[in-house]
Amino acid sequence: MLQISLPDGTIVSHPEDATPLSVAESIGSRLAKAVIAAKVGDKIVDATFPLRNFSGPTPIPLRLLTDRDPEALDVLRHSCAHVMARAVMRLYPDVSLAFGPTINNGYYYDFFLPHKLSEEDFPRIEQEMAAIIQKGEPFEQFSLPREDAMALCQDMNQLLKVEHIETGLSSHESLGFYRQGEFVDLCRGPHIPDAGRIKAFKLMSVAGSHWKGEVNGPHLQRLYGTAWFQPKDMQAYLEQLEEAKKRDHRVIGKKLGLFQITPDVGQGMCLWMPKGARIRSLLEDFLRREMLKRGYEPVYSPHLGRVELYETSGHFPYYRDSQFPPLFVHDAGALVDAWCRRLNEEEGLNAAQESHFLQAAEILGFDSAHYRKVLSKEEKLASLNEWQRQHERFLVKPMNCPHHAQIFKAQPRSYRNLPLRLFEFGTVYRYEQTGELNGMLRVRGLTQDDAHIFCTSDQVEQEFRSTIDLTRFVLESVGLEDYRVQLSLRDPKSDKYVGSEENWQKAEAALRKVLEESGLNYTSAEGEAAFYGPKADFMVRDCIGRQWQLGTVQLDYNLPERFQLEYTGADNKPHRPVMIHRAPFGSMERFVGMLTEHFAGAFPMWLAPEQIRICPLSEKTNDYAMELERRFTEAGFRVTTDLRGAKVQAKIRDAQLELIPYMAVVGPREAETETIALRDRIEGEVGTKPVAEILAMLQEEVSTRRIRQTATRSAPQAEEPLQTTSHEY
RNA sequence: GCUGCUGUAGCUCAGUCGGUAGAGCACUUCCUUGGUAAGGAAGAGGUCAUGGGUUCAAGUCCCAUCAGCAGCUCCA
Repeated sequence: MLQISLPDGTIVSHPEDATPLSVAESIGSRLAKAVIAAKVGDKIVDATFPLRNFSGPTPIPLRLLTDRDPEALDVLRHSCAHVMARAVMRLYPDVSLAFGPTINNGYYYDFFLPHKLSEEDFPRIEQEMAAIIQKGEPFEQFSLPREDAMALCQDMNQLLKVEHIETGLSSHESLGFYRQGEFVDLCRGPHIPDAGRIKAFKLMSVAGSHWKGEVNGPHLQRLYGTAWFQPKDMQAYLEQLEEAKKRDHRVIGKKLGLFQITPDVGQGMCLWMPKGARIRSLLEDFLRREMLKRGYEPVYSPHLGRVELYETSGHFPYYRDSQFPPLFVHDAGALVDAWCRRLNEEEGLNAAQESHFLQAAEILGFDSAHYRKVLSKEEKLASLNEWQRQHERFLVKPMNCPHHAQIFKAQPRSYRNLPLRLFEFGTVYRYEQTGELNGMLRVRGLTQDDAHIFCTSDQVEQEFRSTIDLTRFVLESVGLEDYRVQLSLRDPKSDKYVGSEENWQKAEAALRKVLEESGLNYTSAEGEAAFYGPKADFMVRDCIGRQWQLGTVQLDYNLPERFQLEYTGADNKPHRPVMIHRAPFGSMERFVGMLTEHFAGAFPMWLAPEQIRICPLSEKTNDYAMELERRFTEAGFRVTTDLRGAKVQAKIRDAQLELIPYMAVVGPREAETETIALRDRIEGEVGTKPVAEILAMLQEEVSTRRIRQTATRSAPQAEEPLQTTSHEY
């Protein structure tokens, strides 16, 4: 007999051939019908899993999963991926299956398939899937020894699976398959009992992908779908997608005139329109004031730096491909640069090519006397490198840290003056791959709210604490209250990290201690640290449940070393400082883009580019309206007056659509009594009040940075995203 | 960078079989002078992303380039 413990603590005995399904049957027939899968220990298994195969503690911890459990939804989706693959195989010849895991809210399956799938194919595929679901055949698991499994995949002409068994699964003795009707797939499972459990599904999109993520590997087509136990859940999900689409910062940004990216300026280079720039400058002013209060000192640095600066920091040529190419002052600069790179390549240069380079360079003014004297490749490279050092090359600044390190280094530093906190809204340029660019969220020119803190290792804890405090304050000031911190630590087994063991231990302990004390929700991720130090990233959830990585705090033991930074300690000896990089917003572009989506363009009063729109009833009250505009402007408000000869209804409609927080409607009655009929964008008419009272009320809303509304309506909250689950081996 | 899709007025989009360009909104002017989400009329606005090609004829078909979108790969 097997001893099984149920979630309520009871322990029951079942025969040796017991399965979760048979356990469920012993509890009740309705439960048996509802069982989708089960959790045994930490592992999710089929409802028909023989419990005696469980290798773990006794009694066996068993939890039955029904359509109410998120884990079951994951199982359902993977089964739906099988159904989809089956439908695709029925409809198109020569399909090779790759992988078909579940993802947040759905699943995908990668196919190698000569036919180019498009959305036009979806109805046919969905129809075929519906037929398979209608038939409701069971998913049957079986295992084969390695050689037989290979032979089976060969027989089915599933060559990607064969390759995977040979390479990725080389250590597996026995391999699991699932059969559903004529469809057999190498799969670890688990699956739902039968296809009839899928009550709602939809194909979402098709896109390209690469076999095992190798850019040079076979090109696959990835078909995305979603599946649910209840049609109404899918409905809610689709509505949420609609809601997210309506919030797209690229659409809202264009409509409200916040920012623009035009081909004439260049990909990934955004133009901040007056209203977007307003929001940005309000955020910058706000952060600048906070930083000044906290002992930061503003600095400025140029947009260019000598290539040698970044060679010292280690960023060039390491990141060369994602930087804009160097600027050469000498005509022959680019040529000599290309020449060096050719020489460095394995094939090198043949005599004819080298002679061409030499001739061309000479035409461009290169003095070849020394080069012609040397013979070996190393000597030639040394000669060219020496020439490059003598002729300035600049890089468009890809990051601010080297500049700030130079500011630290520019004068002798004493421990008495640490920590030194240097901040700059520093604009940097990175040559991101074209396919990575995404509105304001990923651009090629961006401004970081960057600061570097130079401190002693004893000060790390205190400085980390204060950057965490600052980041929290900043996020909460714009109404982002739902966030967690990911603490990225080193992998203790790896040796890729710079800095002493002692420093790392001290730093990691300090970060952990601060996070513990802060009461913040945080998770640690081992092995995720940068090679130069541990870091803490803020993962922020917006009002429709999407997660964004925003602020970051990073410890750095590398740059102080590379730049030979020193301060004099109390012992009158030189010491190396620790550098902390931090950016509460991340970048202004990304942050404002994210806020635009979070607020769906309806910025709170303190950030709204236009706070009040004055709507005179007719031209007869224009004078009073202008007078009001002056008073509001003097009081520090951002206000405009709608002097068009339109009806007040039209003026209000336009102001509403522009998401302006308040409208001041004024006619002869208001002009007479020095009052305003105030309209609130959210609440509608507020009533008629004296001007002074309204000024005070609105000023209070600004100074407290009140957030009155984030979602235009209560959007469904996305469920906590599950880890992308692989059902593959 | 890779795969696929897309590019028509400031915006959102129609444009049939290849036969010489259309709507709504926005804009300008005029009329209207009003009480909380669209008053009326007229006008202006386009080398159909760019460059080639096929054709008697190209917004429409083909190729290249540029840009955008989705995904992959990447992100100091």
